[in-house]
Amino acid sequence: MNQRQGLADGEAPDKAPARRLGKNGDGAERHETIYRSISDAIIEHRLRPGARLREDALAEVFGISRTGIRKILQRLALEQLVTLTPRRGASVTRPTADEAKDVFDARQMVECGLMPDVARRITPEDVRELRDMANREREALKAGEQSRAIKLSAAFHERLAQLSGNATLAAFVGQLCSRSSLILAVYGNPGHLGCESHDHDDLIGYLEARNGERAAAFMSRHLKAIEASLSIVEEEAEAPDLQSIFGA
Amino acid sequence: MNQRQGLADGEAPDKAPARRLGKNGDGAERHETIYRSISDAIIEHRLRPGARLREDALAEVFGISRTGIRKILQRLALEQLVTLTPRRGASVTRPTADEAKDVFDARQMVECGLMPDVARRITPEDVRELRDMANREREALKAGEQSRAIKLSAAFHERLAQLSGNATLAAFVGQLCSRSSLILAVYGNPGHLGCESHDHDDLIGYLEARNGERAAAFMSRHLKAIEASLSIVEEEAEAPDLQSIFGA
DNA sequence: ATGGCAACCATTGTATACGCATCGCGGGCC
DNA sequence: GGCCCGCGATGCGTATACAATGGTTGCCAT
Repeated sequence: MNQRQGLADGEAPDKAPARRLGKNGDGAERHETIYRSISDAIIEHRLRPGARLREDALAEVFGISRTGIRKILQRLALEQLVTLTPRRGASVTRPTADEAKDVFDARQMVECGLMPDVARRITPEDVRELRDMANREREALKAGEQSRAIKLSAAFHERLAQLSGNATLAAFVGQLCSRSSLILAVYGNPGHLGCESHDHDDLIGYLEARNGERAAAFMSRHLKAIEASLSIVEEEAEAPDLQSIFGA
Repeated sequence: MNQRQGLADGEAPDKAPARRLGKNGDGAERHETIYRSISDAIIEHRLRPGARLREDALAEVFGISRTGIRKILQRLALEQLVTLTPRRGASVTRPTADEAKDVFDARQMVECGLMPDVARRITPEDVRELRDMANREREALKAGEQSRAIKLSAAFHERLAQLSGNATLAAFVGQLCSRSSLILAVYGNPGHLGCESHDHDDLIGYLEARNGERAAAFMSRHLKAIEASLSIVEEEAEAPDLQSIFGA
């Protein structure tokens, strides 16, 4: 929503100016921006699960051709944020209950397992940065900006994982957080956001004290609390079992 | 240079015309096959790290256009099997020492953490399947077919993770195993293959006895042994630090 | 002889054009 | 009046063409 540099307005005749603008920055960087725009929109629930993402609509909005959009869509699909059905196009993934369980189990294992490393390596600067993120999240929550709070919460968890020093696991946690955001969108109760506002601050305290054990235990409870707050009922919206509904 | 082995099944002659009209249904399946071909070639070390993968060469070999190849290449890039440099094309990833450490640390955490679940859920059929895989791996090793042994070993670890019931973590383990294969190709000592042949059998024994604890401990030792067998010396072929070499 | 420069070539990145499958709708038939 | 079939439209998948960039090589000047 920020990148519409001269997109739709009379682009047919004077394509040159738009082209010049676009390529001067850099093609790859441009794609990265667009990717982040869509990704953010999904994570912030501005695009709800199930929403269809038409290729040429996106292409027109962002002012690039369908080719680039497809590339981005495929990347999002590999990260499980969008679902690509063979000839039906792309849509925001609607996680199943099983997937939700898997994601939270995975977070349980990885994020908790990372806490000792984080506690060992964390620096005062890191602590300050984390506290800042937690503050901003709390403010967003207080201001009623759920979208922002959700994104900040995911960013907090991801940043935490990055502090472990293991880039591979950090990237994995990042994906899990994104998917968690989707899960919240589908199974979350309104008004009950995932992360309690003070939880993150408490966690920072344990890490600052270099108490990896307690941090891990706290993270475990934290994630369990989020998962427990979900109302996971398989909606089975796509295959309503008519037999069971109307009786045999 | 060395991708003549690209496709095993004899599809050379009538390929292009047949595929042109075969675009109807098997398109996705075909891409999946090609993806697997390239992926296997990398995992089996038939394509060594650093090997360049030219788009039109691949397109010609597999009888599809560059568009499809690009899609596959991007997928492989996201899985870290190939590296895409902006205008230099694709090449098989050459993992750095840091990445190698991250990957093995991640495997340590995830695979060991999964063992209790696997021990709890494993069935006699699963045991039989695993033993069969271990046998085939041992045979390949005995026959000197390192490529096959490496792939089978990775497949064993991935299948093991699948038995945990967590598809998300299983997929992650699959990626880690693929990357491990690359790491072995770069840092492995010749003649000293990653997994000892009897290790997998022992592991199956613990799992069959539903002893998740011992299985996890054994897996930990197993992975440590593999990692220890590597000779990780940063080759820094690309950016030799002349300053440190020739003194300041 | 060596170093710099410039033109060429190889290869990727992007856009556009085309073909086909699927979905929705209207009319005809039962 | 309801159901089925045919038709049109929409939208994806693939291929091809074009543009731009980086490497390479050959030539010239010093």
